[in-house]
Amino acid sequence: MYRTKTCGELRIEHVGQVATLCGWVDSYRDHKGVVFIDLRDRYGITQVVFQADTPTDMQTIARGLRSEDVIQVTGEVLARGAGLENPKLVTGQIEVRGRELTLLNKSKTPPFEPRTQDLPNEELRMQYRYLDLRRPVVQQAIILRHKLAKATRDYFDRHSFLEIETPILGRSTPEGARDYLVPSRVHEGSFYALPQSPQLYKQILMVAGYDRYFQIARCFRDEDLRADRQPEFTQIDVEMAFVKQDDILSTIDGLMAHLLKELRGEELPLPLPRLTHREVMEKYGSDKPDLRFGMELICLMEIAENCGFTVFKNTIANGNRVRGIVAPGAAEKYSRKQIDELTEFVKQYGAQGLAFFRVKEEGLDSPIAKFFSAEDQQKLIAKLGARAGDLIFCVADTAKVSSAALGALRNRLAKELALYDPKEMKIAWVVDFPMFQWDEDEQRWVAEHHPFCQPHEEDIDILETDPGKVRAQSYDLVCNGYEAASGSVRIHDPAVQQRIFSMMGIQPEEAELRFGFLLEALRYGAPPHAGVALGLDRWSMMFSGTDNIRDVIAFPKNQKASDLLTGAPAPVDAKQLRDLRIKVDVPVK
RNA sequence: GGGGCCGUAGCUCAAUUGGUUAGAGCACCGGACUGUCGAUCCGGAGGUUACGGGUUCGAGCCCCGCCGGCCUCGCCA
Repeated sequence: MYRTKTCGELRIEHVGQVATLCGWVDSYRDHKGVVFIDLRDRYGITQVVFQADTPTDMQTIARGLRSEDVIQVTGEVLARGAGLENPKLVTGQIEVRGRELTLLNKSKTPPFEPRTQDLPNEELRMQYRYLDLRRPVVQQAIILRHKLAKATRDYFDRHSFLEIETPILGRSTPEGARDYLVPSRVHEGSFYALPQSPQLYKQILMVAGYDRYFQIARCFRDEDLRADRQPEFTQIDVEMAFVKQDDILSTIDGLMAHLLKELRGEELPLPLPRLTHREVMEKYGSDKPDLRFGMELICLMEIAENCGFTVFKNTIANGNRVRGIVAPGAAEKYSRKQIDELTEFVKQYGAQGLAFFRVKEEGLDSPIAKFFSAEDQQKLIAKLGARAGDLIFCVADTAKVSSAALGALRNRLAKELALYDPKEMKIAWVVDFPMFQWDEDEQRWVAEHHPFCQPHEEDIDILETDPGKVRAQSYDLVCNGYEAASGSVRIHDPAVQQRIFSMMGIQPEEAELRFGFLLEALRYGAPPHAGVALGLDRWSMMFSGTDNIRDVIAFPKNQKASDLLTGAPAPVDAKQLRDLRIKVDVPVK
């Protein structure tokens, strides 16, 4: 062993002992006669001191130490004198008086130091990710992620779940995200697909009798990245047999309570709230609402349809929506210029414009206030529950666009106005998602969740006649505006499965060709089953209080899906391509 | 594929809005200093203003292109 103690554990009670520490030089202070080294490892920082009576050769080494050099130090643990303690360090009551010093490895001058307060840009952090990972806040996030995974395994183990691994090299199936493909050398011209999720395998495990399965599974989706999306990510994947929707929900309720308890020491009241998809779309304009604050969307149809403002009136006449939100106390906080920025913001979501009203004691102040009678203005204020000093925003558009625009505006305003405690976690279920969504481009119905999802029993009759109204037995767990888990009751009746495929324009022959192995499995005594998958990365984000998924992944990809540390992806040797019978045909720009 | 923001010393930023020789803090190098803890003090070195064009008497600043980074719409069952 190179060390007897870590840099985070020495305390006043260790005074008098001799300890050997190893770590990185976090900072050095050379006072000629006395040299201080702040030594860092992942457990903390301990001050090492070399005094005037230190042998000369060791003083020379100590003086030459620079940031991120790796050293081993042996010395006596001393209490720091009165007034010399450092309250910023948990080890600040003591220091180690260096008696032996070994430079284990010299560091190049780092492009940035782990202790820096001014974070360099992400490009540099990712390129030197090993230096970035030395930063205590990053280490805390990585440690928290470990604890999250550990607590998850403990919980499922305690409830008789089996952790079962499923293949990474699988088969490409239609629907869903773009696959990452892996060419087969043995089968020329054929490809494996990396799993978008272990969906099919876990259903087959249910058929196979492993009635409580979970896995912390890596998933891959070749789609564009976001602050909360990586092309490879980790799911806490769960499936249970002989259960209904409620059983899954209460199982995950229990998991969440366990995690809150283990990771934050908080009690989570159960059951978690269950909101319908219809309800959250109406109130929050989003299927993953941030429930830490109110600011609900209010329907203004009654006022809009008879008001003097043609834009509102026509929107209602065309069967569309006029809805508004109230930003409390924001009337004087947003200048005209800032409101123009908000208008640009909602245009991203397809809105044509953004109506706004400053609420005054005497009525509404707005460029369009003149189109509203005094009576209509009072009705508007009353309907929205607005008060003097508030700022009202309205969007008149289709249900879809007004939801998207106002839902996004609601989140932005709440953040800017600090309407919630960023540390709080507000968790709820959203249930009864629509079974299908009409795809304009493909001119067909596509599954909102996935094609193996069981419709509500009472909606099965209208499957073919009114598919847009069919509700699925599917559910998402939402937290602070993120989709943090998603699942459904699965179809175990091959006849119902066939009808769903046919609704989506997938012919029986094609279904057999693509999903035949699953359909066949379902014919051999498939138990009723249901499942869910939680986003481990996103939960790690929320527990760490960050809004960037890269903060909780040791080696993340950048926005263009590259790994700036290793340079992946990269071209390969011609020989590798020949072995795989692959010809690359990249158009010249 | 579209929209937005950004790119100046190793790093974080500034440069009186188009005007002389592009500055500061940290880091680095040299020196001073026996109790610091963002050590301090003195000195030094360090720049193709991402890159390529253009406008102009004059461009870090304006215009076009391009590369890179981030955010976002589409996309993500």
